[in-house]
Parts: sequence; structure tokens; C-alpha cells
Amino acid sequence: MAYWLFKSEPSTWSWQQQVSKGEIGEEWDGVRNYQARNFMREMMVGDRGFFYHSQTEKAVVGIIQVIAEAHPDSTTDDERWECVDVKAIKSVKNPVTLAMIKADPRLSNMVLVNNSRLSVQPVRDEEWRIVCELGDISP
DNA sequence: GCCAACGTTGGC
DNA sequence: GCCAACGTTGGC
Repeated sequence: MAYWLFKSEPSTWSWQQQVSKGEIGEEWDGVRNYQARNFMREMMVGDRGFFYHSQTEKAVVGIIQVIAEAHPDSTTDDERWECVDVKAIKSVKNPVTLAMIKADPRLSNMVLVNNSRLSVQPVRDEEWRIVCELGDISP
């Protein structure tokens, strides 16, 4: 199983909105970046991801699971853009802020630190464990 | 609100 | 195919 990180501005799509969708989940639509799209194409049902709030909060606030593999993005007719569906699994007890991640030398290779603009990105196994540890949740 | 970093577009 | 111009994202 692979791990990912999904970034969202809380004013556009927040963790609370994701949680309110429950088991039905929601499309991760609106991505208009090839790199991000390509990562979504690699995702498989059951993969897990961090839900990261950018801008105001800058923290990992939740865990999501991929529930549908890449399909056309319903918010555009442009067939280049695809997205996966995800559902909320659990909230991160102690949100892991960007500052915490940057402060941990073990996480210095995270894409989040080195390519802050990429909105969908892979997370390595050990990075997943460390962030879960910082967030006080089970991996 | 500013600005750096990066991606995309379009002219040549 | 290159590169300048422009737009967008996201941290600060």
C-alpha cells in the first residue's frame, strides 16, 4: 500500500467538509497539474493519504483513503484531467504543522518541504510513520 | 500583501 | 524546441 499527501486550501475544501461526506467520500477534483495528476493515476484503492490544510493552517489534519481509482474530473470537460475519490478515515489528534515537519531532520526529504507547490505528492513509508507519531495517531 | 518558485503558454 | 512572459500557488 502506498502513501500520499493531498493538499487543500480550507476555504476551498476543508477537512470538516471531507469528514461530512463520510463513507461516500468525494472526488479530489480541481487538480490542473500534470505531476499531481500522474500521482493520482498511480493510486490504488486502499492507499492512504494525509489531508493537509495549506495557507492559513499549514498542517496535516486528517487521514484519508483512496476509494476509487483515477477517472475523469467531473468539474471539467477537458479530458486531460483526472482524479481519484477519497474518504475520511480519521482526524489527526494533534495536527502536524509544517513548522513541526521542517523542524524534524528525519523529514527533511519530504516533498512538502522541498516542493511546496505540488498539491498531490507521494509520502515514503517512514515519513508516514514519523508524521503519525508527531500527530499522536496510529499509522 | 508580497514575493519566490514553479508551471504553462505562445511567439519565434 | 527554446525561451520570455505570464499566471498561480503557498509560505511568510
